Amino acid sequence: MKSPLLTSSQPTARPPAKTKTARKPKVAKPYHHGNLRETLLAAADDVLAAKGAAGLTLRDVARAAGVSHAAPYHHFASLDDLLAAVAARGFDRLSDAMAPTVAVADTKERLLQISEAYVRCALANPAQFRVMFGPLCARKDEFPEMRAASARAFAMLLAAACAHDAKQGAEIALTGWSLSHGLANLMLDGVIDGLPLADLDTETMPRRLAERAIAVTPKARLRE
Amino acid sequence: MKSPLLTSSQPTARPPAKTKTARKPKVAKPYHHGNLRETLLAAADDVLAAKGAAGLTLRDVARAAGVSHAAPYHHFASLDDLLAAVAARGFDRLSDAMAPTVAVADTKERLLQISEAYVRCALANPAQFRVMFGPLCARKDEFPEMRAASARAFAMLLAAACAHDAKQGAEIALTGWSLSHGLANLMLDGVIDGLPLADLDTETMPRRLAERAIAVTPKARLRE
DNA sequence: GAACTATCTTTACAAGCGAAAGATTAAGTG
DNA sequence: CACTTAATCTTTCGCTTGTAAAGATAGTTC
Repeated sequence: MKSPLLTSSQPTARPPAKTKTARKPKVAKPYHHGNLRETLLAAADDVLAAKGAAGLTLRDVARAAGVSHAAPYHHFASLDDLLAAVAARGFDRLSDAMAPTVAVADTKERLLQISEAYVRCALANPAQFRVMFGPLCARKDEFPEMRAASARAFAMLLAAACAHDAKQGAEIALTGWSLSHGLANLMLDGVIDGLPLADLDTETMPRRLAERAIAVTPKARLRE
Repeated sequence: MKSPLLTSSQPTARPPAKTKTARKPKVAKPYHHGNLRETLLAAADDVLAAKGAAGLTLRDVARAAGVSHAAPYHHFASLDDLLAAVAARGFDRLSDAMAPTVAVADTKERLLQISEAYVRCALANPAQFRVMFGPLCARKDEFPEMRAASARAFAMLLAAACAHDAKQGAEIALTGWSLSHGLANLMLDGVIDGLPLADLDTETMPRRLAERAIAVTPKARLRE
């Protein structure tokens, strides 16, 4: 409950039928936590931020939430299931970070800004980003919530690039996504440190590279 | 080819440090394995290919190599240390994959080919690639062997782009690397499946995107 | 109030990592 | 050759983790 993430507007909309009306949080420490699912997700974010993606355990999360180590199983089928929920939130956060760019009229500028937002969001939440694109990605079938969230994020990218031509837009979007994604990963992994690029700081790098890479140039546009 | 490793002490033939006179392989199962380090690394590759990067355990590797679960500790300080060695090999393999491109004279074509090689190498060894850019990256200080290998790989990219201008070359190299790296990751993670890009197959995609992104165009070259 | 159900805790277990100490062999020295 | 030393491998151990199962508690419904 240290994290301000609980302010998220929509209640993650779980389909399992019995959506009970949200109750006011009883004070003290009731046997029934009342809102453990959200608390666990927030605790997971805290643990991630504190100990990194590698050092996260279910028991840590439970401890941080102040419940027994088995309590999470009433809200998540497994540790992976919890991580998938964390990842889904991460994708939603990413979507939120990219959202403001839709208002930008110029296509190229819009794409540049979306790249900046992508990298900025990744660097601001490194551990979460690692979870989002970690081993769980290979098992999207098991975690539809996560799949949907990531699909929404890419749909955003696609929309930003597809203003004119759907097919070429998809290619442009993928180019921008790949570039931003790769740059974010390389930066997170510290691969870039110690390279002869030190003069390019973290803030300006994304735009700098994107300007070089994203060609919504007249040449590209007019010829097809 | 599951693992013919445990059948007998096959010589993967590598006397790295103290070149002890190569001994004739005793049959049966000698108490001293003779070349356990290399066998373990090969076994790790097998396990990675079979069970993925997530489900790899030291004990699995030891089992595949036919030794006790504690034996690896005489060659690697920890599981992470072993993984770092696997990663280092992966970076060397990546360097090897990119090496042939240095002969290409045209700068842009050279960069395109290096991008292709990068993505091809990643897709050919998915689990290894995940290890290379996994959580260990954040702890390069502890694994100098891995750091050196990754530095070699990037030095190659840099050399491919820096033929003319060191500073701009670095930027171009990073652009190409980010693009290839991001694309490889997105492909590996299956994020691209189910997008309106299905007509672009795995083989042609890297070059297609790189052509769009890598601008060693006259405009870029002549103006600075 | 009584039955029901969702939520949380306790207990238990298999598997993993890694340390300690012993066993086995190779290599070096007189 | 006998003896020592160092390297390699095995057994055994303690600790942590994920998760299954069964018991405890509280809110809901009849």
